[in-house]
Amino acid sequence: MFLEGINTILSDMEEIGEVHLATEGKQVVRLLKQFEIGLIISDISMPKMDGIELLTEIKKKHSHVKIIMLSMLDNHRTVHKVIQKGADGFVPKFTSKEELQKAVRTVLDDEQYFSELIKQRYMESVFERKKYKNIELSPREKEVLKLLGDELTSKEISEKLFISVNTVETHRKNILLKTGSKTTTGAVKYAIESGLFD
Amino acid sequence: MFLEGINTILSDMEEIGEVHLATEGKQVVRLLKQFEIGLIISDISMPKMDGIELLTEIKKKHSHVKIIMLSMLDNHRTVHKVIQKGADGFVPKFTSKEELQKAVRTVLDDEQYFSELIKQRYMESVFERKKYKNIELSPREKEVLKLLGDELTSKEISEKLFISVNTVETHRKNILLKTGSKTTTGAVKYAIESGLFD
DNA sequence: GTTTTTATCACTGAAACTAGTGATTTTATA
DNA sequence: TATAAAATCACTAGTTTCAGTGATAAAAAC
Repeated sequence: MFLEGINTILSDMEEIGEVHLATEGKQVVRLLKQFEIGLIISDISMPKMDGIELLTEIKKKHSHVKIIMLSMLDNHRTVHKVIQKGADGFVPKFTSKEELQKAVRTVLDDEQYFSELIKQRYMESVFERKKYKNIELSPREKEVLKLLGDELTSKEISEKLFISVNTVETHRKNILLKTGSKTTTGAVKYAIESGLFD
Repeated sequence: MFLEGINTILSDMEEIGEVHLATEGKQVVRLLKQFEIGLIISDISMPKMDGIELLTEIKKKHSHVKIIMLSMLDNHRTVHKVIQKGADGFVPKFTSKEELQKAVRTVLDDEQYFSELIKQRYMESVFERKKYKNIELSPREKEVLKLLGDELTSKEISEKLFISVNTVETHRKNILLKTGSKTTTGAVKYAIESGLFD
């Protein structure tokens, strides 16, 4: 249904030749081998191989192929990641026909196209990052996060640190807030990737 | 109470001079500066700075100081870590007076002392590691683990992958088993550190 | 062509985590 | 010394994870 919508929009454009549709990331990879493909428009969430993976794959093995990402405006870390991985365009999933066409034309013109909303998100992201990068986690929070990474539960941490479970939970909550994560796992991942554990 | 027990055991030994007691890792570091210390007997779990941290610190900045670790026989990854970090001895927390004394003598004699139980654990660890290192995670499990790392819940993953939540949970369970982790966080950490996500 | 692995599904109960709100006490810092 | 940041604690309610058990079908390996 959604794919068909895009198909229609693209078929309206003169500069577009053949259009191939795929529902999975792996399918796209297959199509890349079969056909001479110049531009890919991909959703971020797909089964088998998600958009980020596909993006990574493309930029690694088919660097000449352009790619425009579509997504819900989920979290700012995703936006950051997509931009860093070198997407050529980034547009919200439910944008206007006009904007999508504009994005396609711009990208085919060898320029990047990021929707205003996305840019806004990115600025927020950068802003927040700076905000939190500077404030960073407090010593105690780092301590707790490290223990969380060592697979301790809040209860165990509270016993180890001689503080109340409630306090640990508060720290955890603040850690999630500061790192922009939804789960402890995400926070620990963030900590590893940003070298917090070194 | 526990410290006193150790104190008594050590005081019984002729080759032991002065004994200092500490309840926190940081305290040990302080003692190291104040006194001429030759051997440390440390529990793995301590407040402020845990045994592993202390061990790391010692082997980095005071490499001539011997260190014997005490621990419950928790998980095999801990054992592995302690041995890798270069502890001179490793004895279960509730061992006999005789064994502790033997450990101390051996270590003071410039040899390593690992309790039989610990060795057994280590063999298991190596064995399991090999077993799982080779088998590694299945493609599907890797996929699930990656999504887990992206902060998705089992329910979300099941929707994304078009499979039942139960299946996702089974995968998660097997992932924990194979990686030897207790929590998803631990498994993701393991994955990052062993380059599984690259 | 069996055996093993992989992927799939189900159910339960306990433990742990997440989210939201509110508040007090230290400890830094401007 | 005000002001701000850090650390502490509490309570509720809903969601998710974890652990244990058991099972089937398809795919891969030997």
